[in-house]
Amino acid sequence: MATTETQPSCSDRLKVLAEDKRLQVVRLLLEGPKHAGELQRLVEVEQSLLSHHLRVLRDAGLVTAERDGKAVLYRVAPDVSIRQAGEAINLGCCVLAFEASSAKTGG
Amino acid sequence: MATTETQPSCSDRLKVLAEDKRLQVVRLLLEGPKHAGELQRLVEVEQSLLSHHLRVLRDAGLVTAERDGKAVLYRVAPDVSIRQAGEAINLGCCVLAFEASSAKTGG
DNA sequence: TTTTCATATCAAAATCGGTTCATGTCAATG
DNA sequence: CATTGACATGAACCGATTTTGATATGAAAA
Repeated sequence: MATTETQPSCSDRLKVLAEDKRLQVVRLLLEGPKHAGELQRLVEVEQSLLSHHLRVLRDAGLVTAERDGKAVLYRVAPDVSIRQAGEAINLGCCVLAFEASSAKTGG
Repeated sequence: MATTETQPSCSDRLKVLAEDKRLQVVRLLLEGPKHAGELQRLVEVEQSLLSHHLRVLRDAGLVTAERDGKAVLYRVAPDVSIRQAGEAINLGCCVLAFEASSAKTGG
């Protein structure tokens, strides 16, 4: 990961969401902004691990973080959230659409 | 990977396409059925490696294989290909839609 | 300004996934 | 039936990701 990075391919972008916890986080954030702690409770994951995943999501430009007192508020990045039938995520190279259902811990 | 496998999660399904060669293959097959050899030329990849990737795609139910003489013809599985604006892939848990563009070696 | 809460970062360990190379299978051909 | 062509399979290798545990940072509270 050097300073001068080549633009990520479509498969690279998909990799970011091709991870259980990260996908859950993004789908939860599609419902609305949430604090890291809230995400931690909703997705059942260790604090440190969640933080790592959030970093990956931030680096990918999928979510943004904002200080809120001693907490941090996360939200889906502006251009990523799409209004379609149900939820949809715009990866730039492609769009993935979910049916209007829960973002629950996917089995 | 035992005989009694739990159903793959949405992130598991996304993992299958979150790989450059595999995504290329599927997008090429969306254009129409192709022999393994043809895929091998189009996607630039070693024979063995392509075969491994094709196996992953088959196991995921994304493509089907059919003997054609000494060759093997691959096609996108029936319910996976979706007619939307542009190409679209139905993963069951979600749909990913591409704009009507090339399936070329994605950069 | 020390302490505590909420989160991020770092380094090491564990796990996973793609790649390679050697070999096996199946169909057509001689 | 030995040979060749087209693919598939298996094992080992290796790098990348995930996970963990310890520690650092930044903001509020005491």
